[in-house]
Amino acid sequence: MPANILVVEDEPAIQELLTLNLTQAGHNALRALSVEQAQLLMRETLPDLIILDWMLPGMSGIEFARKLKGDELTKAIPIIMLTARGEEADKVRGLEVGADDYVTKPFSPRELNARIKAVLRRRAPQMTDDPIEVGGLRLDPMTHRVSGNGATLDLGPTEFRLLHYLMSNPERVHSRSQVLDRVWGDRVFVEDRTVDVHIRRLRRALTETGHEQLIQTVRGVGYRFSAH
Amino acid sequence: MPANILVVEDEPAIQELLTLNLTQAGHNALRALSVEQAQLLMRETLPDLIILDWMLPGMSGIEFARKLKGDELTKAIPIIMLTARGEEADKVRGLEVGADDYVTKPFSPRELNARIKAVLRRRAPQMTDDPIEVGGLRLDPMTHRVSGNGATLDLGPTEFRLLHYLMSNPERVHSRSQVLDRVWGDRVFVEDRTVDVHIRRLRRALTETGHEQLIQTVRGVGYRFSAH
DNA sequence: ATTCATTGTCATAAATATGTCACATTGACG
DNA sequence: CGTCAATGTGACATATTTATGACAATGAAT
Repeated sequence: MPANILVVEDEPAIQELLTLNLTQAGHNALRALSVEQAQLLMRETLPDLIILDWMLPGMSGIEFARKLKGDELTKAIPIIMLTARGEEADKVRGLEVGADDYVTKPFSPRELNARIKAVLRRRAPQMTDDPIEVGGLRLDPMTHRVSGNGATLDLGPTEFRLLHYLMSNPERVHSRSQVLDRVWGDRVFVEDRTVDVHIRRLRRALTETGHEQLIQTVRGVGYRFSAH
Repeated sequence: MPANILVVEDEPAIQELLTLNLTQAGHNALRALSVEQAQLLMRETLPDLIILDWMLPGMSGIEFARKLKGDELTKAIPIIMLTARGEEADKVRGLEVGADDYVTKPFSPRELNARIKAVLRRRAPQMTDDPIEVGGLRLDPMTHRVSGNGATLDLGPTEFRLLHYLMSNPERVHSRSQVLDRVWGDRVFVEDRTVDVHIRRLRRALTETGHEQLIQTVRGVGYRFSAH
């Protein structure tokens, strides 16, 4: 839950305020006074979130945002834009280059915290390489094996990735488009309904080895993996 | 983001100016020339914000404000006072009766918009993804689960959204049209009474799991979720 | 070339949710 | 107490969503 948050802000007073606020909220704040410093820092650690001032000396915040969103390595990092003007135009431009949210100065700490929380929550669920065990099922990403009580499941590549994703994030509900994003990846020229079919195949494989109702349908929303 | 804003102003020219300004900012303007008209309108829809002239024929603005802030149903609605005099004393009196902000005539549309925006941002809690717990009920949007003492509630999509809305704003009466706006969203080609039916279904699910009277009827007004 | 596994899409069935109506209750008020 | 309006309730036709089986395209393995 604690996250690494990079603050890019040239005004020392504001930066101080921000980092104080962040650390109090239990996060780990990294600070940079310019885009250059930020890039340097990011060579070390990729942050979970970037709070980026609109106006910066040297490269502007918006330019930096565009750059980050264009890079495969950093495109997934959410960005919250910090802008002095509350103009609608700026908001649009900010969101255009891929900022995930924006806050206008002066901001209330409460509001900022709320937005940080919201953005972090949207953070794409991760899939680890460690073996996972949920509800009597054991999935090992390394060996590409899934074993249920005794037997071993026979899954196709897509089914495996789907199950891997679901087991990496049990309990929570995943919409079809979320699943497509995470399991199918970029080329989402695939129908939503396709997810249903693969869920079906997965379910068949599961019930064949005696696992019932591990994957639940949440009508109108999506699917959920959970041991009841 | 768009909000219902009630303008109470007896001077037609100013009212025109105000509503024009509001609609241009993407809001929905309701107009009243007097307190009486305003009260009539508010029986239909509770606005998100009231812009209230200080001097009005019949009941004065300040009196109306006091009344509104004294009523459980309307006390949460923010009020921006509109006054010709810039006297400090008036400001104090306005804030005393619960006005959230005030603007002196003549006002610049920009300033007014800024204040509206600020006030609206402070307004009633939105629906978030955070788990909510009220009256022994726990609703978790992420897992899409509702659990009462022990048992888990089985709700349809609409019922879930409805409960989520009510629990996000407990201890507060919601008119049917408010509920329709927030829970049904755009497609409001739906009868008011439909809300009743869904409330009914929700209540059934609640009582089946031993929760009594969590949803109360306020005759002539709407419904309220509260732990007594 | 042939076989086989996998995958995405459909068509159709099955399940479930939704909105409205008719009628029953309830409450406010003279 | 009687009347009117507001709300509670059950039923039901319709709409929406999901499950399922079949199929053709693809590509890898034999």
